[in-house]
Amino acid sequence: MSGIPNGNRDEAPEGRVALRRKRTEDEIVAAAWDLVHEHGLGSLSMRDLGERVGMKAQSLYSYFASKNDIYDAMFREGQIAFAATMTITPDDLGGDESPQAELRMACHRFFEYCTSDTARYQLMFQRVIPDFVPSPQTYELAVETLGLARERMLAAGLDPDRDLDLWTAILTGLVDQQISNDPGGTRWERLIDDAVDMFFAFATARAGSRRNP
Amino acid sequence: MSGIPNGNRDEAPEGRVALRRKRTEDEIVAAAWDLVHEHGLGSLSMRDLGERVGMKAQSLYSYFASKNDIYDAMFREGQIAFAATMTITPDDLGGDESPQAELRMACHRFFEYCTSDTARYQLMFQRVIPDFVPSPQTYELAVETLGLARERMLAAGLDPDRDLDLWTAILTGLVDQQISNDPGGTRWERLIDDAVDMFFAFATARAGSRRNP
DNA sequence: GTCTATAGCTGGATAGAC
DNA sequence: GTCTATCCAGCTATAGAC
Repeated sequence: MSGIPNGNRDEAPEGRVALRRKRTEDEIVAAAWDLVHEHGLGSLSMRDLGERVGMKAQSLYSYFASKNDIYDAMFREGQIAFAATMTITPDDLGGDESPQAELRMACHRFFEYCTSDTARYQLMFQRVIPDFVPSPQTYELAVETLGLARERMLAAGLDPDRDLDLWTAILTGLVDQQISNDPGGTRWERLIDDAVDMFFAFATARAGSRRNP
Repeated sequence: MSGIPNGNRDEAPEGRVALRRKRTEDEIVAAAWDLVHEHGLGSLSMRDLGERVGMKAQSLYSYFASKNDIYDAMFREGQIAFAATMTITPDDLGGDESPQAELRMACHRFFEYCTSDTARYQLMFQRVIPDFVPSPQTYELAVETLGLARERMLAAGLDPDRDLDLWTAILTGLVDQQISNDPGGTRWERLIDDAVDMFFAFATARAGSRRNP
């Protein structure tokens, strides 16, 4: 179906070819990340990318049907890394497993994930590429990760339906200001713990007043 | 110096020519706003712009030396509107002139300013245009407007050096989430009052504990 | 000041030989 | 699967006639 030439040998020739193909695809995507880190997300071009992996730009179309498909592969990688980043185990917390400590760690993790790679941040959360829409499968993964935040909030005794949006606003606000107004610095990073305390105090007070009106 | 042809009449010929020129410049900038609203900030082109005002793209260079100069004029207009938006008089507050009420109004104003025109928001706060740097004069105006927020915070009995960055993070976080995840909706707009209460409670508690440690 | 003509550059993508 | 050759489209900006 994909037009890959297939030999006549029995020893899983398709497997070998597919493996080789997969390696090249990964190499292309890795090179794409390099380029967007160097020149910005929007400046990625097929010509540059081809040159970086040692082929002509036109040859890339043997691996990806379009430039957007490359963005999609990058988006997918970013989504997987994001899920891994936001998965917090009891081990990670080292002793203090209070809901507040977990929220704090989640906030630090999110902040680090976003600010450590602003090109990735733009691709995944800011929709900077016109006409790029992530494929349904990758989107599904994103929804799954948001579910982690919901569970965490429930475990903290808070009401996700009421507080989750406020929480995400605080997270993205810290990240956004850091990237826009103090790139490479720590001016907003230093406020993370304060922000978590602020949010937690407000949300628990609200949950408490609902229980004892 | 600018090569404008100058007649020999005494009745302020330069004034009339300059006025006409200014009108055309304003018309061009207004058309630029229209196009940006229709097709997005990054999609503004000199061709489209020329067509919209009824001239060839090349003729625009008689009025603006470059495309960036047009962006700069737009940025300047946005900055002036922003200053006007964020200036709150006692009249605006209608009765409740408490610091908290003023913060709340400031937040609503900021939110409305940003979400009502996302192209303008991108131009002014997100630096989406590569190689565009606003001219020093317009930047000066921006600093001035931030001063308003400082004063407001002082008047509220809070410490700007400590709380202003947290405040701006909350504002931009609400805006960012609204634009990215519920464009045209009110999902985060509805959280403004909660967010202000949250911030105010936290900041005043901190100010209080410093006074009575 | 406005036009035509054009330079000069970037980009994505396809056709077909090998 | 990779190449050459090519198409087609978009863009900013300049030169020079009128």
